[in-house]
Amino acid sequence: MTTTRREQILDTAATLFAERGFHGVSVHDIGSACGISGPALYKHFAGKDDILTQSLIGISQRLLAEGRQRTATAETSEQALAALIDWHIEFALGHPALIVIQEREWANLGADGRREVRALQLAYIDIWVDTVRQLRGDLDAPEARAVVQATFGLINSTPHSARISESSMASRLGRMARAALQA
Amino acid sequence: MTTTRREQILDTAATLFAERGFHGVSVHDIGSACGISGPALYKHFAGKDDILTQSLIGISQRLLAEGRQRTATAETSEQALAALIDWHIEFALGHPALIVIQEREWANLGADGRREVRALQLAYIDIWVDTVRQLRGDLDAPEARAVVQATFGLINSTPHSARISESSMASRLGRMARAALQA
DNA sequence: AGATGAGGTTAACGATTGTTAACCTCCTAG
DNA sequence: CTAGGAGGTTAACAATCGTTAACCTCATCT
Repeated sequence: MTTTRREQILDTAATLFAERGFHGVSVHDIGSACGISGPALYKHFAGKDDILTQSLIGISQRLLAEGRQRTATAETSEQALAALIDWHIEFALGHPALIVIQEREWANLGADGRREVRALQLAYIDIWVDTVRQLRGDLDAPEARAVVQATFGLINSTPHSARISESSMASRLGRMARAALQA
Repeated sequence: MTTTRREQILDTAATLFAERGFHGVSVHDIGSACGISGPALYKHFAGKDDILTQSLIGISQRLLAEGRQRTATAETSEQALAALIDWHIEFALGHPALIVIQEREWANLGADGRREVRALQLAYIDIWVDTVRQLRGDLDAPEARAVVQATFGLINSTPHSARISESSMASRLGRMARAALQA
């Protein structure tokens, strides 16, 4: 597990942003949590905004790339949907801070970063929407989008609860998500 | 619709907090959006923190009071759960900004306010948990809590999507929530 | 051996923030 | 009629913020 300083900064910053919000964290806080101090961050990033931007881009890329791969190797739509559910649950349980900032901090991005992150997020959602619509002919595109967003909300609730073991939480969320997507 | 200045401040502040986060909004922003300017807010609240605190307390009280009343007038557990689902959906669709700040700004409260809000939120969750457990004997308390939190996440996803009409969104969310709670 | 660049440091800046102070209007109760 | 409080205003404050500048310290390469 070779962690570069850049990754360390992105990781600790994401955790702090998730706890206190983007504007609630100072560059001194981030540096201090990394063992360095304040302005040293500018050796790795263009500014505080850039840290958030790179973080959100990285998250969106990871979600999209794995989503693409898992659906590509699935043989049926049922398998594809199951793979998407498993993947999203795995990510949400493994990286609660990243899930939190991805869903709440995108308003603090600059115009360029927002466009890029938005495009990646939309691509990821589209994978879900396409898969769901192959199994649910009764849903038009906007309806399917709403259903998928609601499913994300269900799975992404993990950071707010997490009182039972990770494995039982994973299977519980999986069952609920499948049921909700069929309703 | 008699709206006192105090309510107006709470309302507009909640909207701004939902959009940009607590630390992303200045007292000047809040006052300006109310047609008054900055320091005038201190005639109605003790400070910026106090605005957030009163807002969150009000939201939690509304959710709890109506949750209590609707379950009290229900004759069966099935009816009670349906009433809770309907109420939460009605609130989330009608006041997306309040839902957003209630679930994400609680970390910015002072110790006293946090305790008070937390107690109200727990009481509301407990109504749900008790009702769910009467219908789902297989769930112990922590499991039921996780299931309820996931259902909140599903319903609270409304502010992030909202592309279809409010009535079809309401029925769609209701169906999904019921299915998820039975899974 | 010596130049170099990567990755730190502290000091200082201008801007913005929450908050207080001092002052000005009205509306209204006695 | 008039004292006073409720609800505004602007000016000014100390603190904190993101950012830049200037400087230091070593590995590493020629």
